[in-house]
Amino acid sequence: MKKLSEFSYRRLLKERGLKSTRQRDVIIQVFMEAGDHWSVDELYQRVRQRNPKIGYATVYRTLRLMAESGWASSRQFGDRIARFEHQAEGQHHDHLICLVCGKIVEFESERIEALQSRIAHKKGFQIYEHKLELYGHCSDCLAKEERASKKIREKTERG
Amino acid sequence: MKKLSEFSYRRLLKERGLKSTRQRDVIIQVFMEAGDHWSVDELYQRVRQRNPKIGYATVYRTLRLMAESGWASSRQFGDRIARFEHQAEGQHHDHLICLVCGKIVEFESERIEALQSRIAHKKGFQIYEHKLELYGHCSDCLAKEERASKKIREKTERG
DNA sequence: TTCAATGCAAATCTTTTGCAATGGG
DNA sequence: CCCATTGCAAAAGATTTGCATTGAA
Repeated sequence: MKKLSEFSYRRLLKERGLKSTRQRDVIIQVFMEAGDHWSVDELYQRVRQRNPKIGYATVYRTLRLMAESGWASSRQFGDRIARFEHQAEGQHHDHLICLVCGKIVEFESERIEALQSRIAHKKGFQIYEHKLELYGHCSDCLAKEERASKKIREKTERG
Repeated sequence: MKKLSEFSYRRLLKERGLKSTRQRDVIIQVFMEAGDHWSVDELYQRVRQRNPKIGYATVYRTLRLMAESGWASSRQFGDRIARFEHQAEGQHHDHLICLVCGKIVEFESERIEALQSRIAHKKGFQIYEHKLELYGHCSDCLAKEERASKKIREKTERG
């Protein structure tokens, strides 16, 4: 995932007539260094480590600002909390979400996107955005489940 | 979308050892008669029309009950509010959402689902559920936009 | 100097919960 | 009669906002 350089975010702030403040610098930097799918709270904790005086509201406001500017985008998976991802313009990716451990894996599929366009067109829609999420169990969790049920089987046979 | 008959919901309540109350009867009936994608509040307003004494919490609880029993399923589109749909078992459908008027159109695509399975398998996931939402402008809203921009063009040419 | 940005606390919005009262089976 | 269900109001959790203060340009 492409990261915004410090230069580029300062330029972008200026283009929008926005001020580059001590707080914004920290928040944007934390966001740039963070992986995808961080919640506001997770980002806020990181931000506090660098400057404990920054408030929750500022983090929210900056994140919203970044989303409006197209540098970030927010989404909600199963729960009701917003998670943010870096926005590499033009690119889009979808998600596999593990219902057990919460792991989120990204993927892309041109073929699915092509089918989506065709369907949308058939229904008279012009699509600007899409969201595809697959919920299930990841390989690690499947393996754990397998080990667990094996143990039970063995116990049953022994007992 | 298949509706549960009154008989069938009474039977289902009994199977789960649940009581059929005055409130539940109304709420379930409203839900059965309603279209898909109603918010709790929309359903609640309808429920109040039939019995103004029913509380918000009971609507929430009954809806959750129905979701747990597999008669309903809840999802959130762009916003942070839950919307409910009837659950015809085994079937799954996806959504086209108009960003202008909020219209929601359902569709199904076996081919997309097949591709999803393949991708999930490749990434080691076992999928239990998925969510595909296409956001854009519907044909009605596109037509309105077209008329509006035509008017502006004419005005510009005349002026 | 000026007005955007911040920090805090209070407000909002959706959903859930505690608890005493009610009522189905 | 017993315990699930209800209604209300309060709690919870995520996010937003009002407003006085601060600080970038």
